[in-house]
Amino acid sequence: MTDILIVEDDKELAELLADFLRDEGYTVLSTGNGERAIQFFERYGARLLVLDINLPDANGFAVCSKLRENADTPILIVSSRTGKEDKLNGFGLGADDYIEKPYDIDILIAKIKGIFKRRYRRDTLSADGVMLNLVDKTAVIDGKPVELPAKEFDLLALLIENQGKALKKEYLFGTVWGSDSDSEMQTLHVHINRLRQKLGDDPKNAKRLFTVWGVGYKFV
Amino acid sequence: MTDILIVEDDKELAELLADFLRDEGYTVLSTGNGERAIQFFERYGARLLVLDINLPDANGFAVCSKLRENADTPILIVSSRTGKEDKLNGFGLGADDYIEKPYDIDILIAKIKGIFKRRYRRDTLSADGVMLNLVDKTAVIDGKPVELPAKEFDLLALLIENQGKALKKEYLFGTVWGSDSDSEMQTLHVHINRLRQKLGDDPKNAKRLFTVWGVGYKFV
DNA sequence: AGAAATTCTTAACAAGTCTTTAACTAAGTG
DNA sequence: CACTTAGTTAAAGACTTGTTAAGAATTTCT
Repeated sequence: MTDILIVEDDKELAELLADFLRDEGYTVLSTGNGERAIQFFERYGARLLVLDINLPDANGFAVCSKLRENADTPILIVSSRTGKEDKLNGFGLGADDYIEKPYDIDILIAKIKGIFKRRYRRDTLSADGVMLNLVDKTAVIDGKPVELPAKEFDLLALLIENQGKALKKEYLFGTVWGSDSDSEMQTLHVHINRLRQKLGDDPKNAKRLFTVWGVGYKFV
Repeated sequence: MTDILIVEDDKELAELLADFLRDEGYTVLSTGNGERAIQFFERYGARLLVLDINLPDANGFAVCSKLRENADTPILIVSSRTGKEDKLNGFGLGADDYIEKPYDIDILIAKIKGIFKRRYRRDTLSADGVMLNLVDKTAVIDGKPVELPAKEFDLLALLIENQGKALKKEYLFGTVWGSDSDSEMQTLHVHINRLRQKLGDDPKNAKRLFTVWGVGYKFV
């Protein structure tokens, strides 16, 4: 499914916005035609719409209303019509926001990112066969669900979050345990050891959780 | 739980907005103090926040950030600081909107109504054989009507509302009971225990109400 | 208002899980 | 080869969660 569908008359503006959004990693499609937008949406769907009100072939409000019949996809109305009535109309039809033209593209992108984050939350970290769901605190390793105790989960999450980067033992311990007493480095070793067992990883011949001698550990 | 919590320095403005919102049928509380807002929220919860940035005792951004730690309650930032940096900061912290002062109260209310409609339009919660009617507070479990006392009902409703998400014990207790004293965690355990009996769930082999060790509970 | 029933809280204990300690072994470094 | 750093294992013990029961508190009913 496409992430974002831009329905915008002004081709230049549409492409500019599309480029910015693609830079953020979204898949984007755009059309300047209301009828086609509805057709496209009904056939392929989209996760969010940026909808201009002044379209050549149709009124944006009608498009908004039509889309809302079946889906509660977030809709951001973008318009040069800045009257209060128009705004109230937009919100009444279920638009998530009504943005006046001209708009600041950074702010529009921040809003879109926020909506995606709240709505399609992907609070999950994954790397090389390991997948951590930070929301329900479950882990899947090589396709199998694995029980990870809190400290082990946090430790692995921290390593995967910074994957490829060697993390100092002091940093790991400080972040996960909230302290940095030297004597307690044993504890870290023990936890690393248990993680490796669950990852099926061998320190001499590591596949994922590497020892960085004199520094700490890294996950690749 | 209160519908809307207004965190606003300007008492007159806060009361005006509160009155309008009450006319729409919402329950509203307001405070001009950031610290108290956090306390209140953690204790009693709220379904939506209207948050001013310029507070006498704290920075609104900090309040926003703090609130976002545990809950994804919608937050509307309202501010006379109209700089782009401030806006981006606000969205970055997870605000749902950033509204410039002075604002049109009708539009603000339209936005709030939209959020409530999209977010809390349900008057019934259901999941995996469990159905809660939030209006008349009745429950049906696996096709059979079950009597649930108030606290048990609220607790289950909160869990199902966030189904799939591991909720911290403190959050559960704070939201349902309105306090977070540590000693009272027993109470939560007892209620969970009773819920499980009614759900026919066994903690060692849970089907629906899971223990998330070191965190709390989750409903799947 | 008083009695009865229900619900909530507290406490005490049991059971379970995770964390840490410690003692030992192995491996890298100069 | 001494020295430091890392890995392994097992067991103690700290902490978290589960269970039960009894007494408060609240609500409902008469």
